[in-house]
Amino acid sequence: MASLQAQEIRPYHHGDLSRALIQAGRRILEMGGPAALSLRAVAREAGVSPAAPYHHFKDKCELLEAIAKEGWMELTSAIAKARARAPDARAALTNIGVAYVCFARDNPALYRTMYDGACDRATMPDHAKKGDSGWRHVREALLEAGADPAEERDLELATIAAWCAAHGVAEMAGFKEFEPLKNALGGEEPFVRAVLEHVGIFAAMSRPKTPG
Amino acid sequence: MASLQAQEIRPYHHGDLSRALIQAGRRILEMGGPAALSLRAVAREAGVSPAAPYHHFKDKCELLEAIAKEGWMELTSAIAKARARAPDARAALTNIGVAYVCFARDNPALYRTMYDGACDRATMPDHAKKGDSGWRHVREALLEAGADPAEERDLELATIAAWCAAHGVAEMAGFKEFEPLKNALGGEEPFVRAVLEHVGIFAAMSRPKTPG
DNA sequence: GCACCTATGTGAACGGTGTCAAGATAATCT
DNA sequence: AGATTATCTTGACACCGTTCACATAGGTGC
Repeated sequence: MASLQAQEIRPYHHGDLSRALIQAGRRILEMGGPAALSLRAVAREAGVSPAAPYHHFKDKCELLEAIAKEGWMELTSAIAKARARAPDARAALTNIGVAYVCFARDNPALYRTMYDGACDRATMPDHAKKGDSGWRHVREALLEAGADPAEERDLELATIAAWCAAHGVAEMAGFKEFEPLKNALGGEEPFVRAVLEHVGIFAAMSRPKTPG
Repeated sequence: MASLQAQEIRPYHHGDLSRALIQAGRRILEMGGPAALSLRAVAREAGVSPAAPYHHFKDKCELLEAIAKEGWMELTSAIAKARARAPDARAALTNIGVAYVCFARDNPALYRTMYDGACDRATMPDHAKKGDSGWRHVREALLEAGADPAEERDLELATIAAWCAAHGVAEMAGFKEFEPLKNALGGEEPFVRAVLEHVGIFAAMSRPKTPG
């Protein structure tokens, strides 16, 4: 019944428990999904009593947010890398979308945790909009692909649209119904790419302006 | 501390407890969100002991699925109505999208419950694909809007894309960051319509075929 | 070195949860 | 009517989030 780590005799004070708790939480998330992520389980996994986390996080919710924050930062860096690797501006947007969906596929429980927090507060996390953020990468990719910088409203609408589409695909791409099509297209990534390109904003950037 | 209903002296046997439990569950969902939806709370709300639900649902999960099923049926009928009301085939698709997002906005907790179940099983619910389903409505709307019936693969990709986009918008349209834009566009529904139209598949049905 | 303060850990406890087994009660079938 | 079956209740179990009082360790001023 030993915990998976931290079995070396730990000193009474841990040293960096908040960090250890976040890592333990992510480990549990990967192994057992969001349902397995109880505060007590995290404490157990970190080799610490159930009350210890309360000296570092006021809430279970606050720990979840710390875990989610890590996820957002990693998602941002995946987006940045995908954009940097693109051969041209038009490809960048699709690359970002594919990277986004792949991140969600590779870290499903983490991704759910990230968005659950966002939905509960009805807010994008800070890291998605400010500074070096995924949001900004999408916006800039749209501009480089030919969006009119003078039409701020259209640009914001397009950014929202792209983000929403990627999120939708991210949450649904794993559904079993799509397996035949996935196989027909030669795997998961081509499938995701094809869906994203059908969504439109990723492929049809240069269509005539929307009326309005 | 009285329960909200069922205070008339109920006979020992309820009569139609499973139905009452589903209704109680929906009431709790509306008032307190998904977090408030415990099996015991549902039993309390229905005026029944905590173990009673187990004679009708093997699990908490099974009750949630029953609640979600109701949600899917109502969503389907909202989609059907929206499609029927559209002046022409092209408008039908956008109308469906708007109806979808509005349903999610008006029943946020129910919508979350519906999709949580789907995500856990990595499957669309039966009612979304078979028979008179939202899925089929989208597919038919795409065909009527000019999709090539011979290109089955493209049609399925487009259906997936439209559904994913609507889902993404549904989950994010309530975010606070978008309020300024919402106001600028004259309210929630115009905002949703604009985002959906920017997503592309809803407006750019007639663009040239995708390569591949 | 020593007393003290603060940060960080432990243990036990509270009410809440999902679930189950055993028993009570009512409807139904013969 | 008696027996069977479906339904509901009571009571228990382990787990959960959270809080409290207390124990321990690291650091600071003397």
